[in-house]
Amino acid sequence: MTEIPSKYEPLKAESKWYSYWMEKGFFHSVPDEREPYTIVIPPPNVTGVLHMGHMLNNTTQDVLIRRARMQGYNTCWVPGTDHASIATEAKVVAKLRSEGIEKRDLSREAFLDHAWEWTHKHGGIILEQLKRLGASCDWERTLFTMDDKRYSSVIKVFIDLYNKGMIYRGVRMVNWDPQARTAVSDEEVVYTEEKSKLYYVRYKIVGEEGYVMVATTRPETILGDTAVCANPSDERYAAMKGKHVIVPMTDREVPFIFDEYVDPAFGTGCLKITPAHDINDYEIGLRHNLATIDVFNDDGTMSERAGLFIGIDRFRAKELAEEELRRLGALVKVEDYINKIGRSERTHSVIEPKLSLQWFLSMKEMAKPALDAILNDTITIVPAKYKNVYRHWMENVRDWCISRQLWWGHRIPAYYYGNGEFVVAASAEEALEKARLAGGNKNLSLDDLKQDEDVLDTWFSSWLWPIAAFDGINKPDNPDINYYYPTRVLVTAPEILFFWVARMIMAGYEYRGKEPFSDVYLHGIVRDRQRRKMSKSLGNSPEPISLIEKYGADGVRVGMLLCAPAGNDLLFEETLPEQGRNFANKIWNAFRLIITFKTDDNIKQPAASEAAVRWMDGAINKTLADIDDSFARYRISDALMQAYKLFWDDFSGTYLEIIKPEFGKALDGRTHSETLRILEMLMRILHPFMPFITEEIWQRMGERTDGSSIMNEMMPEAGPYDPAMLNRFETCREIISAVRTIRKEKNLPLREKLVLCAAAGSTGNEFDSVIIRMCNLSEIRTVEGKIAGAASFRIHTSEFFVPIDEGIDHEEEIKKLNEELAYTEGFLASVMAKLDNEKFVSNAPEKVIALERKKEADTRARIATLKESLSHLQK
RNA sequence: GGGCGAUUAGCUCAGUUGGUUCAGAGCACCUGCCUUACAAGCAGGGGGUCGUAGGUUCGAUCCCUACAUCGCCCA
Repeated sequence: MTEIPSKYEPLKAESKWYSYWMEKGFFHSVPDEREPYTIVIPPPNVTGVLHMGHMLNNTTQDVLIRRARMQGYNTCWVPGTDHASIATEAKVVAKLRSEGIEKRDLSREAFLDHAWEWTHKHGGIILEQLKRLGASCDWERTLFTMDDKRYSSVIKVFIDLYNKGMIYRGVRMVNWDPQARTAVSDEEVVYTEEKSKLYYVRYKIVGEEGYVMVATTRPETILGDTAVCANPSDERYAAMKGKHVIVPMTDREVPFIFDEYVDPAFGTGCLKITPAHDINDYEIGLRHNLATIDVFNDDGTMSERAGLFIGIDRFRAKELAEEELRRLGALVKVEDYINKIGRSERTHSVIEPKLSLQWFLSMKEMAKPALDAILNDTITIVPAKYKNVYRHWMENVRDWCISRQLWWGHRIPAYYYGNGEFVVAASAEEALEKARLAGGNKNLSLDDLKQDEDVLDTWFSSWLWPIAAFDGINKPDNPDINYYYPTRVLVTAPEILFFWVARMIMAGYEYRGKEPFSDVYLHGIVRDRQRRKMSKSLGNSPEPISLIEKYGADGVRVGMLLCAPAGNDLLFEETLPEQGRNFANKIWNAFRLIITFKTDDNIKQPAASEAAVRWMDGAINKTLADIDDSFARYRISDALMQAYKLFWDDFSGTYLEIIKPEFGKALDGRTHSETLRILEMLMRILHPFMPFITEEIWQRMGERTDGSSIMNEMMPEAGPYDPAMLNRFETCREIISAVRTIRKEKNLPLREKLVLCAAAGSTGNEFDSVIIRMCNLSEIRTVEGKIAGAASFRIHTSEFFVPIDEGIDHEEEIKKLNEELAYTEGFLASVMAKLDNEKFVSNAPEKVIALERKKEADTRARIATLKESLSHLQK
């Protein structure tokens, strides 16, 4: 006993058992005859560090994987990292800048060398951190989205889709990030409401004295105006038909046009049209055949074509434009205005809608099977509310801009020769052959080819993840892909439902003809107490590794899961891992108690212990059924809470208290072995949630052979149980609780033995011995009628008495009984209101009426008992 | 602006195909205990007219309508 500390110390056990599991290769999977259970990790950014979102995400996956492993599945959890094109490139650019090196001064090759160096230096840290959490990933299968197999998979898919005519190149309005100097997808733009100004500017009408007034938030783009527009139904502007106006600051004449798009109620009802810099204007421009004038450079400065403020940054240009308009007398007024500003998710720079030549993947056709899979439940989304959200997105899906003006990523395999003509091929050599054929120029050499400078969107590699993880693109018929695909469940955050989940489903159908996973489990976002998203800049995110060091990995896992109902955000605070740690400590001390029992095989098993074992087995079976149900619905926090209560309340709080021998005495052998059996079973139930402490205890519980581990034991299966028996025990618990209350109220010390009196039939089952044991009774006496000078309580329809030496306070007892009587009579009145209602009696189902009649009878009996007791006391 | 969802105890959430003694849990809170596994503990306790107003029904926290508030997604 002295060598086992009273507080569980997690750190030592954690490193010990994790190394043991690794050394024995328990996480590794190879195809065999068992049913597979596969999960591919949502790959974290290769140079990222673990944050609370990863903790939640990976704890969840580990719980599912460990449970499945214990259920006999061949489990395979594939880890890996994502090259995170924009994020990583931005970090490398910043790092180089801090060393005085600008990206534009480097060649592509030199820059990529730096990027790889950075990746090798910082890459994989996050995976090491996951090991601290206990993640049972198959580390022998660790992947990277830019490793050779994944790289070639991406290129192969690009070529294939291009050949199928689904990838095309075109000029489109894209979201331009002037800081990263790249296009970003619609999904990477975050809109927030920001304060801005609305400028009222007048445009002179050509050939007349008058003006039209336009309201705009962007005076600097006036330089790119190619029309002014009003709604055709707006009579205020009917006279403008066929006229032209002069754009201020330039002397350009542009037409006044009419389009339904314009909202007459907004501003002056008159809109300036800048097709190069607004998506709606662009579409109006297409309808009316307007010219486009791009007034910005790629870095957000004003371009030559602006004609004014050339080379000046767009924000400064806005100020200058305001001044200039004022000077020209064209600025009529300026109002404060709140509008939605789109910013780049990565750089937070204000997105500029910009026309540019990009690569696109057409989505319509791919979206169809992906939508059907969700609608017909081939793939189940949990929580189901996202089904609608998904459908809405898929029905309105737009083509995916897949090119990025970056270097870090999969370079687009298009090779240009001559005048903008190009071929798409896996290598330069192959491209040369194709180009010679296509161009009819046999003398073309490698030097004449120029590969596209752009790389592909990061998601263009991660959408292949469940297939590429098993090399199913390069070798579509290899044993791994055939065995592990489709995977079982994808665990991720709802914010990447479209970015990633939807596209994986599309790729799954396109390249395997099958869904990539059967379930999608979307967990919440980790926030702080004030519901703010956890972020580095806010400094409100705890450091996961220090949390593990403080509370233990098991404690942190429990803390994460406890507050994580599916689909709801979790409000994290440190009391949660603290609760987890406390639970681990509780388990530890229960174990400590059990192994320090002295046992004596000659002692006969007490009746209370025998009853306790029977009840505990029933309680376990019931809880196992509940846990199964919770897991089936991905109610993981519920499953954990069920196991938590089973261990803490039922096993520690109740069972152990019943079987615990009196001080100094030994435990009978039978109860001892039953208790060990039960503890072992509980460890297996808890193992998926708390892998370390359960392994530590399991290993200490008996002789274990080298190579044995609780993680490879079978999860107990829910067996039959007798609900009536469990109910009898609940009554027994209520009686115990009531007697304890009397002890407390009457100040009766625990050591003093009491007598419990009850009418025949009120007790007398297998749990009497438990009541005697837990209440420290000398006996349960069967009596008839009332007992004078006794404290009383009522459970269901039975009345119980505890005689007290010095008698009881009559007045107080009368008061209590009167309160109880008033409440009970009130209840009877509500029952009678129903039963006296003819319509209720004639309409309600028989079952319900029978129940109400039983309520009535029981309540009347109880009232009679209370009244009798009162008259007894008042004598 | 369009769509989706939510509103139940101080906090975070369960719940009911509308009827089991008039709503449960965890945490927090209050009271009493250093009782020989555990004070990271034990025993006991308080706390909700289920967002508001109508409607359907014998009966509504649950179904319908409107309103209010909040959140998410899309434009």
